[in-house]
Amino acid sequence: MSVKRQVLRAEVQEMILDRLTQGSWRPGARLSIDGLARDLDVSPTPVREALVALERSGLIRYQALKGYVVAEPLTPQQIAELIDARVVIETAAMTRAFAHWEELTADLVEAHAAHQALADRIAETDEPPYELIHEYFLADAAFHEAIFRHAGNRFLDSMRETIHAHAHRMRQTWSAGPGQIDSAEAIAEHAAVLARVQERNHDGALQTLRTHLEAVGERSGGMQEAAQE
Amino acid sequence: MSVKRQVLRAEVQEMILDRLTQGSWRPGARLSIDGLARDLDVSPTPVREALVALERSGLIRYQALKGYVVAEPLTPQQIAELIDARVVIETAAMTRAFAHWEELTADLVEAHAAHQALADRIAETDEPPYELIHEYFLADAAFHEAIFRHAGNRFLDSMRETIHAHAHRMRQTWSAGPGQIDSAEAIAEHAAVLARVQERNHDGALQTLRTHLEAVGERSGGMQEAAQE
DNA sequence: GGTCCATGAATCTTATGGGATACAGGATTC
DNA sequence: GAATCCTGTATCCCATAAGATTCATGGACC
Repeated sequence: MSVKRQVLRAEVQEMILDRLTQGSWRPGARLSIDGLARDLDVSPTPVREALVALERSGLIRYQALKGYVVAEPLTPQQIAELIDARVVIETAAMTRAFAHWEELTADLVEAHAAHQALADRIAETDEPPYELIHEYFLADAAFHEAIFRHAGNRFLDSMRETIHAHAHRMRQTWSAGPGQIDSAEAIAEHAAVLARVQERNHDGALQTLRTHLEAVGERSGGMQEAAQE
Repeated sequence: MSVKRQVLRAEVQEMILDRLTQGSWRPGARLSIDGLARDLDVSPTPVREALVALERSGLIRYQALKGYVVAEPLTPQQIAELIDARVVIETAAMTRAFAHWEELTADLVEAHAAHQALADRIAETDEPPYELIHEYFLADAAFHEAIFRHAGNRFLDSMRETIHAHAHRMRQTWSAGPGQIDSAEAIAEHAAVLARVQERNHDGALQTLRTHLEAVGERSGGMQEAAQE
């Protein structure tokens, strides 16, 4: 058992990332280095490093001599491009993951069960707390991650990570809006993908996966419009 | 005309990036924060920020409380995965770029001419200087960049950037080795891609592009073995 | 001879401080 | 009344300093 060797920078980064994904700050809000340092009771140095790292993830923007701000939500155009890019890499990952079909199937079944369980809990709750919603999104993402895990290509996987941060920016739009979480649709679409995988139907799996992603884009666009009103 | 608003961090990052791509440091070499600060005559603070950014690009590795080291060259397995990922995103970009076929063709013709000109200059020189080789690689990369420029998807393009840094690590392997630059093959393969594009032969363009990338991988693998001897 | 531990230099990590910049609000000028 | 200038505050940027960790060296001990 190795000792956890972490530095303050990592903790600070985690902390800020949490607040970003919780939506504690509105898009466009300024992230003051000194302010964050005071708030977290550390010096500005680790904060600066954490912000540089977060900037590269796309969640925040940086302007020289002015500071960092929370990235604006994705425009409909950007959402369309994001979905398009996801279709490209996720279908590619699916194709490669079929080489390890047994393990893929097992993992997807497990991930889908966890996803469904969380969806059920949310459906039973009138006003689901943030923690639950956060867990739900993680479970949703885990289903897609499983595909990449068996694709055996670390570069495709790193692209998935890049996409992941932006996918959050997409979700944030509708969390703010009046719309409900799309758990019913997402579960149904994941189930369809899983069914094709279990049948070892490669082309069908690609097709249902593509359909699912495009539906996510559609829903997101719709919710965004609703949120704007 | 706006004044150039840059900060030291950006300059430092550029400086270190230059040295990394020039191969001034061997893979595994330690990048001492204090040492770099002394060397560049700045304080450690901007150096730290630059290194965080470079770490996210994959060119250097970081270990808490130990420091940064130049990333090891890619293993044959990693090269294979890199090529595979490039095939995925570059063919996808090519398909999308065909929607703006006229502009794509014009840009590719221009990029290819520049690439060829540099290849000719290298062929005429007995021992091409680093600067020339660097320019050659940039011209080579510009050909591929042109495809993404017209694909109209910023996320695919950001994936290309991610790949770009690693592609450099791949090249570094053979620059160190005894092998010659593969300019003849690269030019011929690019020409084949360009020809299919000019014919507006979509499937042919994808096929020649895929063939080109796989050939790059083959040559890189071979050169790596040669360099190891 | 091998192992263990103390020691110190080099380095990383974080904190603190001073100079510079951006921005908002009010005064001044035309 | 509008544009310009000035000024104060908050903040950023970087340098310097102090504490913590790593690693290599060398001597003591078994």
